[in-house]
Amino acid sequence: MLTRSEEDHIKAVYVLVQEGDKAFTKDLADRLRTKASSVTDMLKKLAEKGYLKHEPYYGAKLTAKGQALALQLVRKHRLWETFLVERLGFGWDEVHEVAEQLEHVASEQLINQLDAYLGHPAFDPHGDPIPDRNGRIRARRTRRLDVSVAGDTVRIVAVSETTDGLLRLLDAKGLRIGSTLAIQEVHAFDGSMDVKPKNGAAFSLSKDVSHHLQVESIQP
Amino acid sequence: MLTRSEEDHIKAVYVLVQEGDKAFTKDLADRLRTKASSVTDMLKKLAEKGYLKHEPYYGAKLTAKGQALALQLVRKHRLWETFLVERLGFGWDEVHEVAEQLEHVASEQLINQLDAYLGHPAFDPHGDPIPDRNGRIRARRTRRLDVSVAGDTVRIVAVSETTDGLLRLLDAKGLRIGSTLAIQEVHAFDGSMDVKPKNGAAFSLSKDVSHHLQVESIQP
DNA sequence: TACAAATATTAGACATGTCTAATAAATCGA
DNA sequence: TCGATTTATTAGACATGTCTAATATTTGTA
Repeated sequence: MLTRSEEDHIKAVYVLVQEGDKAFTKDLADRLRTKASSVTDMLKKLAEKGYLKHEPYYGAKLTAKGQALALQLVRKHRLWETFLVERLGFGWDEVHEVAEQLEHVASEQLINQLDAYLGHPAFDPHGDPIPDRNGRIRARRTRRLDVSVAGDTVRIVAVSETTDGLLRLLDAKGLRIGSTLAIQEVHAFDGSMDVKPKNGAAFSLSKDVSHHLQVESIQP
Repeated sequence: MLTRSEEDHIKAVYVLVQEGDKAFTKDLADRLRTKASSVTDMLKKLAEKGYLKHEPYYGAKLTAKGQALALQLVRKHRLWETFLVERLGFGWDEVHEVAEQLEHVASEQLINQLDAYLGHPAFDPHGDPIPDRNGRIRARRTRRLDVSVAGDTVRIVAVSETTDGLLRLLDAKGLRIGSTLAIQEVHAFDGSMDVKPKNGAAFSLSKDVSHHLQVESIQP
C-alpha cells in the first residue's frame, strides 16, 4: 500500500515525462508544492520500491510498474472529474482539487463500478482521455491550437493545463470542449491568433492560451 | 485541517458515547485497531485542540465542537454508503470499508451536492439516520428487536452493528431494511426468538443478532 | 479491605515525511 | 573554458503518529 504522498510523486513523474522526456527534481518540487530535497528523498525511496529509475542529477522515469500505477491514478482522477461535472453539476473548473483527493481512495470495485455507472466514458470533461481498467488510452489525432494556421477550422477536444486561471478565462470566452473555431489570422509577432467561434464574434487568443488547447480538424 | 487519524478518533468517541456515556481508552483502541497508549496520546492532543474533554482514567467525551465534527463525518459516511448502494450497485455489506475512506474527503460542496443528487435521503441503506448539513438527525421511534415480545409485528429499520459477518448473515436469511417480521416466540433461556418474515418460513434469530436490529412496530 | 487483574498513562524508541543549510554537480554565458 | 548561476543531493533537525515496556490507577473479588 502506498501513501498519498508516494502516489502523488509517481503521478507527477508521469505527467512531467509526458511533456519532456524526464522528470526533474525541481519541476517535481514545484508541481508538488514541496522542496527539492524532499523530492530527492522520495525519488530514492520509490526507486528502491521499483516504481521508477532515478539517475541522480538526470531526473526520473517510471518503470513499467510505476507507469501502470500512474495510469490507474489518472484513470481514477478523470473518472471522478467526469462524475463531479456530469452528475453532481460541478463546473469543470471546480473539480480538480476534489478529484485530487478522490483519486487516492483505494477500491478496485469502486472505480470499476463508477466507470460502468458513467457509461465507460473515453474522455473526461476537459477532453482528456480516460485510461481503461488495463491502462489503455484511446488515441485521437489532435494537435495544439498554436500550431494551427489561418484558414483551419478546428474543434477543441482537450485542455492540457488545468490551472484555475486558464479554465476561468476559457469559461469567460465561452470556450469549452466541443467548441468549434475558425482560425482567421495568426500573428507571427507574438503567436496570438484571431479566432471566430461558430455562433459569435471573433476574438483574439494569446499563445499562452492556444498552446494549451488540443484541437482536431473538422470541415468548416 | 485534521488528519485522518484525528478524525477517526473523534468519530470513534462519538460512536462509543452513543452506547455507554463515556468512551474509554481500551474500547477506542479496539475499535481503531491500535494500542491504548496511542489512544491516550491522541486524546490528549484532541483535548488540547478543543474537540473533547479527556479525564484521565475516566474516559473521553466530545465538546460541542467535536460533536459537530463527528456528525459531519457520520453524515458523509452515510451519504457515501447510500450512493454506493443505490447508484453504484454495491451490496449493503460491501460498502463500509470504502465509505470509511470517502468520508475523509474534504469538500463542503462535494458533500452537499452529493446529498442533493441522492435526493436528501434521511436514512442510509442500513436504516441509520443521515444528519443534515446542520448536524440534525431526524428522530424515529424505534427499539431493539431483542426487547420485542411474542405477538409483535415489526419492521426492520436499522442495523446498529455493521460487521461484515452480521451483514452477510442477514443477507443469507433474506433480511434487509424494510423487512417485516412477526415474532412468534421468545425463548427466555438464551434470548433467541422465532420470527416469521412476511413471505417465507419462520426461523430463529439469536440474541446476538436481534440485539443489533432496530425495529418499529407496525400493524400485523 | 487488600490484593490480583484489568485498564490507563508515561517514558522512550522508532518510522515516515518534511524542512533548512551545507555541499556537490551541471549548465549557461561571456 | 571558466566562473557564476541553477539545480540536485546529503546531512541533520524536527513534527507526527505509532509502538513496547514500565509504572500508575482503578476495579473486582475473596
